[in-house]
Amino acid sequence: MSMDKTGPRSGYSPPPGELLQLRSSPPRERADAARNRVAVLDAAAALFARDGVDNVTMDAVAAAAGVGKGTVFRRFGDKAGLAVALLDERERELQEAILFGPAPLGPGGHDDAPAPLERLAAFVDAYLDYVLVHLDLVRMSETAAPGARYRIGAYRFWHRHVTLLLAAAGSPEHTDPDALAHAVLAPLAAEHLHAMVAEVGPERTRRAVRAVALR
Amino acid sequence: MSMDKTGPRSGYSPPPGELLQLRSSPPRERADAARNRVAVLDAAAALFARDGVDNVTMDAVAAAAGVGKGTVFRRFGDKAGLAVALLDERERELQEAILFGPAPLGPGGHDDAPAPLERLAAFVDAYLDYVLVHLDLVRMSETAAPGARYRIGAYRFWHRHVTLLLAAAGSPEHTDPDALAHAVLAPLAAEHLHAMVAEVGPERTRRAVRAVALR
DNA sequence: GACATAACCGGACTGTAGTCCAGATCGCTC
DNA sequence: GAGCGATCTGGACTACAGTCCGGTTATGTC
Repeated sequence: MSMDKTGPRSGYSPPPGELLQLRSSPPRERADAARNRVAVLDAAAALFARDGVDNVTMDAVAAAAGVGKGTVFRRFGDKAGLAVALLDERERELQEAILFGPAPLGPGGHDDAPAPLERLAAFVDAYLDYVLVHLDLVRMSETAAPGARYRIGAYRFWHRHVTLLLAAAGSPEHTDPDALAHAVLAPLAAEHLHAMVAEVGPERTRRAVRAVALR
Repeated sequence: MSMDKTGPRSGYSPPPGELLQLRSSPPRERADAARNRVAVLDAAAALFARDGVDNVTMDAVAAAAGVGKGTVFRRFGDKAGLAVALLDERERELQEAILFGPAPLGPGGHDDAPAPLERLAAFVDAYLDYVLVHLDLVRMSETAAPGARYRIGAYRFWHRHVTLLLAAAGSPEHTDPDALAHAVLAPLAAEHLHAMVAEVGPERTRRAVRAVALR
């Protein structure tokens, strides 16, 4: 799901920019649809905060939003899609810091460009900061449907970023940064972090994941 | 589930050894129960092979075994438990090869003892050989219930093995082999392998996982 | 062989994710 | 402001995992 950023459905949230409204291709979201989308997101956020992500049913979200169940599902696809939509904003902040922000997480300026492995370490740290705060939500977005993690756009983004860093770091014996990036990202799966944090705590988790990522 | 190897329930399969029958503590499994256990396992194996693991419902397994649904669930706990029971034998072969087999996978004899990292590489290879053959089944055993992977006995075994090898390899900057072992095992999760193999194929997957494990 | 008891059996029942479609609503056009 | 096609809506419906408990059967004892 949600590989298409074109339509107004799925985990889509409208860009505030005014220029974008001129692009007529995706016909503007209908007013009632927009109202319902906001209602569902608000209701979901409130219920998740109050009862815990795992204890909230889709029926409950629909009821709290004053909306039919079908509406929730057509708009967000499934429970994972709802989680993705809720995470969307924070996730984008992190992605922008990576693309345009200061070193070592971002590419930095002309004269303080960080080494690839330095950026990789910064990415692991920043990602863990982000994901550990929203662990239950991210976990739901990755596990509600089988294979969801590898289909959502965010994973593709992290994967590409890590691939490029590994390629730039390029030690001779490590060809295939593409495959390597998948393996490096594996310990960052929410399901894995959930289990690992429960067992050894966040600090040891962080160090171990860093050590693996940096070889 | 199934952390108790004491009772005759759960993913239990009776050891063929005759000595063990003398231990009266777990009162012998009733004849009808044993019959049904075999019937369920046979039916499940046949259905899985014919229709694919994901397309077989627990109702179908019960019906094919000529047994009520409650029987299947009381005996195996859940879908993951059924998968574990089916994998049990092959898994034990691998575990024994690790504990007692020849080098480099096992500890070897007195004079051909392999280096820890050599054993680690052999373990990764052997584990991938095992899991890629039964990928769907292992995946079900790890994902049917949330967090199942980290609860089943097999994971504890792999984790302990890797921990000991990392400790033995002990490079000075890597304290905490326990946490490191979790991170090393992360790319071996069935869910992850499923996605990665689909994307880059088994050979590149194997090389990447090895590279990460061996730092 | 009859009895008591513990273990087992199976199908009806519950809870939840996700589907479907007949009708309501919107927003555009003339 | 009436007509009309596209889009949206919501609740009834399906499918499946997992639970429950009254009835049944096996096994040890007298």
